[in-house]
Amino acid sequence: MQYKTRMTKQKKVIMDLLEGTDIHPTADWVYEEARKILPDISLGTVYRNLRVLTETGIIQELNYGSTYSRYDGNPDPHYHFICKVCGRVLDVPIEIWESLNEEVEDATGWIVEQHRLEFSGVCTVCKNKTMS
Amino acid sequence: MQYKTRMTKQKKVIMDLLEGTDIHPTADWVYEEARKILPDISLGTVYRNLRVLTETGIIQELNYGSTYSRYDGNPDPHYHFICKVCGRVLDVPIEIWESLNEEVEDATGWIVEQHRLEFSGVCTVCKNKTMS
DNA sequence: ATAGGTGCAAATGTTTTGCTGTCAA
DNA sequence: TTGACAGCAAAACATTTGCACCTAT
Repeated sequence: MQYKTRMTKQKKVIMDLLEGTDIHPTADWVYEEARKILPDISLGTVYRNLRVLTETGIIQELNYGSTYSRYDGNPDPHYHFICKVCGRVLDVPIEIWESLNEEVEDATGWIVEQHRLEFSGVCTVCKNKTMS
Repeated sequence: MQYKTRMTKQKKVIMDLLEGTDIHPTADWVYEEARKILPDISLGTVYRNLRVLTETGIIQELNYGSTYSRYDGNPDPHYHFICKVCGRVLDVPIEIWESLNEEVEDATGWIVEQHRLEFSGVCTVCKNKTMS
């Protein structure tokens, strides 16, 4: 991203979709939803914009533990939880551990710029289904 | 994995390779190294064994932040650091945060079974190269 | 003896890219 | 006006799988 980006209608739709959902969607979900608004949008365009938006820091890409990425309209650091039953990705309502990077720096001598923390288990919905 | 597994020479070689390295190799690295010992081994066999060994809990698969997996001969929980300059994956010499899953359970009501923590930045080698 | 494993090659699923035409700034 | 971006389709890439043969138990 060393040049200016344009606000195309395709990019706008993708940004709006991501801002309006909390399901941490896949590229394909974004594509299918975007097609409802712009029927001629291509999957390549969706991927290109997701990448540009990620590089610009407007969204973030999540890619732990599966063969495909998910995208999060919230670029602020926060932790995620994956339900191993339904596959849903949820935000974890705990604070960021601010001092952690520094602690690892002190222990190792590396430059530690960020950390990612991801939980897995069973979400409330699936937990209740299992019990009934 | 509901049936018994056999110890084939292919699986033995793959296990030995993973036990003998700390570079958290990719499937392709394992394949290339295994071919030096068993020239006719196939990439499919490497993938099949890596999967079986992962499911059996003998090794672990690492798949954060890239388009391909790495494999770790050490199945015990520990944290990793990825150098964004050289791509190396290193073990982080800090203790596992034992109570963390429980804290998230208390905050959310979910069943939290595990967590993964991954750091990124610049390793010592690359840090020194940058300075010179 | 037999069922799990192998090698090979084709298939799969996700993401990227080359090309030509289009449109936002 | 012009160069960043679109659509389309082909390619790239990591990984999985079907099949016929092989081999550990």
